[in-house]
Amino acid sequence: MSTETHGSAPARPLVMSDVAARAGVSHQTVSRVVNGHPNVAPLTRARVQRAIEELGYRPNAAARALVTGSSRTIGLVTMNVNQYGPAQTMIGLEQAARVAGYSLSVAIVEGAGVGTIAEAVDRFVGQSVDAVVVHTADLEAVAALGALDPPVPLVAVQMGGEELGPTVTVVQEAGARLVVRHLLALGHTTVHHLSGPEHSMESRRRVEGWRDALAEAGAPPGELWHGDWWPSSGYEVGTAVAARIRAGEPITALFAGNDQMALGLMVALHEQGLTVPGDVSVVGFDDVPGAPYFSPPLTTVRQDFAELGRRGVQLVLARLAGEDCEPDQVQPLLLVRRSTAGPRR
Amino acid sequence: MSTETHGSAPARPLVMSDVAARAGVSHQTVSRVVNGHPNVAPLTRARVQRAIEELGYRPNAAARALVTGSSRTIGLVTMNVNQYGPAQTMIGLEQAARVAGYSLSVAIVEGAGVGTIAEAVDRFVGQSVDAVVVHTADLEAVAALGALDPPVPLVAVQMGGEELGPTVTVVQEAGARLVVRHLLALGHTTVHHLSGPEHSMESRRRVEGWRDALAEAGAPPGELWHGDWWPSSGYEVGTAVAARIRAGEPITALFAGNDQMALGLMVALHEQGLTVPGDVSVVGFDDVPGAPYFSPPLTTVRQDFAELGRRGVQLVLARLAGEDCEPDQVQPLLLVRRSTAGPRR
DNA sequence: ACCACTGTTGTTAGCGCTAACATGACCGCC
DNA sequence: GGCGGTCATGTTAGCGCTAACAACAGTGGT
Repeated sequence: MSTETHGSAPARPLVMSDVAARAGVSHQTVSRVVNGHPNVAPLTRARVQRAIEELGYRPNAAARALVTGSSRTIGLVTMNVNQYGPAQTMIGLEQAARVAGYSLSVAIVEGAGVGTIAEAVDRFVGQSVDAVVVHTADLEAVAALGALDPPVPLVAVQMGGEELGPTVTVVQEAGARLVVRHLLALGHTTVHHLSGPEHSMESRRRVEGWRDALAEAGAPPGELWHGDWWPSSGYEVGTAVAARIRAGEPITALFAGNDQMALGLMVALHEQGLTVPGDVSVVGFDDVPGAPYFSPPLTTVRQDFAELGRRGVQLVLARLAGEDCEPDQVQPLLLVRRSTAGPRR
Repeated sequence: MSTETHGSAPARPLVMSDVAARAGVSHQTVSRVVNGHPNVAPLTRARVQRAIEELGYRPNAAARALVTGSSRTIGLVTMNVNQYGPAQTMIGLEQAARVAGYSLSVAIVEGAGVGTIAEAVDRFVGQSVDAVVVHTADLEAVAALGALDPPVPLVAVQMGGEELGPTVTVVQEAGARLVVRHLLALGHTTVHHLSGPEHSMESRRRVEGWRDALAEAGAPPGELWHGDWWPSSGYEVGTAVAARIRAGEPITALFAGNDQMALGLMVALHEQGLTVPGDVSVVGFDDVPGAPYFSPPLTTVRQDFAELGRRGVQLVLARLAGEDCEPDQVQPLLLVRRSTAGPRR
């Protein structure tokens, strides 16, 4: 009747020898069929496959892992998954892993404590994962990764940062440069920057790109603030900046470290009676799904987070295959929308 | 030198007998210490523990899983984790699982295809997870869950929906009721609703709550549209609605199925020259981190997603302990901000 | 007809661990 | 002093699977 269980009792320990008995072969032949070994007679293979289906047999992963030494699982250590970028990266990772026949075990750590990450990696090692991917933007965390040296491949998927060891990176500097050039080309004298937390490599790299692009263009250095990625920090800075603009300071271009902060920034600016981009141009970073619907639609830098995840898995597979693998990079893309314009003369 | 490896070679297969040899006991005694069995002499225990630390021994999870039949892993089938709610729920789940000594294996399915979910559950069963948690808002998906009958406990964590089997639910109707009452109390004649996708139970329940609350209050039924959760669908509806308002239709209160759609809605309204809440009040659902910084700050319903996840794990643990467990519910909370006001007379 | 070879199957051992039982040591008590 | 009882430990078996080897076809070349 049911498609699941042609045989008898469904939910009882069903092992390889049961299938073997039914197909009239040895358990080893069943193993060969299950694992797709070449040297099995087509007829036998068919018979075994039928027995497997009829019985609804599923190989025991633990037993297999024990004898092969591989659990076909990748451990992911991540954080801030309630933010768009990290979540999207995780999706990319999970899908690539699944396609490659691996399952994904996830540890979501809070804060970026080095110890916390080490602990999570350690748990994964205990779980016999085949590899660990650490997704972080934290400077210290990445630095500490080198010292970890777990018995399995460890690859870092990060938002900017040094390229020590196997690493996939979004080239943050390039994104920041894109922003500065765009704003300068519009006629702004300089660009000020509301960065993310100081210990975030991601922020730091963007700061570097921003500063360098400004210097290259011969523009005077802009002012730098630090936020915490959330809209509230953008709001605070925006309120302060608005006051200064109304007091006559020539601040016309603001580059926020992510879209959320840009949002807070713009709201504060509006509340203080300033218009975007009329009085001041604002640029974000990330291209979250809501960005085109901010008021005004936000000019921002798109990062392909999912691609980052996919490349992470590629790197893992390469390491697992014993290949040497070079650090990999993903390029960001500037999306010009309506929050930027030339400065009011 | 290193804190990790006092002994010799670090990254080689280190097994229980190695520890046993070093401590001068049998491997079984080591097993007893590792698993915290009571009947071990304190002195022996200490000796074994020291040996474990010196060697940096970690028990092999696969071997343990093979013999105990439990992998101490929970499988999570989820979707849309790039949205705030599902991501937050996952965080709650992961942390509760970790605290309980379980690790979390994640499958992120696309769309809500019943087959896709069944497949994911199946993969988890093959991985010998101890239990599966399915987090979905899809109607068909949940309906199909009952037919799945995997050999391990399966609990649903959902956003509204029937309470068949072990389930944790956010009471969506209650949230919608809160919204309608608030708007009606402000003096609006009726409330219109931009719901999520039709097959989403979450949406459906909110629709029910909205409709019931309206009926209870004797208000005329409002109009109903369906969006896809993203700002763009709110924007489209907003544009159409704005035109009708300007044509004289008395639409004054809009309830969006989530904050993102509310955002799109408000942007469209503004673009068409209408003010929120001056011309029309808008309410969202979820309380995403950016909501207080929308323009205007959004009145919305907070759902405690993380709590949902935590309860999900509780339910799993109860099932695993063989306890009977009743469906559990989490109550939502209305946050009144600045996107709602009385109608313009 | 024989041999070397390839292809198919079965047999055996063992992955690292825990559960169950077996063994002693030691205790107090009649 | 011997006897049931508890505790601390060791011994044995086996979880379900795969790898290595053994065994036996069949095949074609000489």
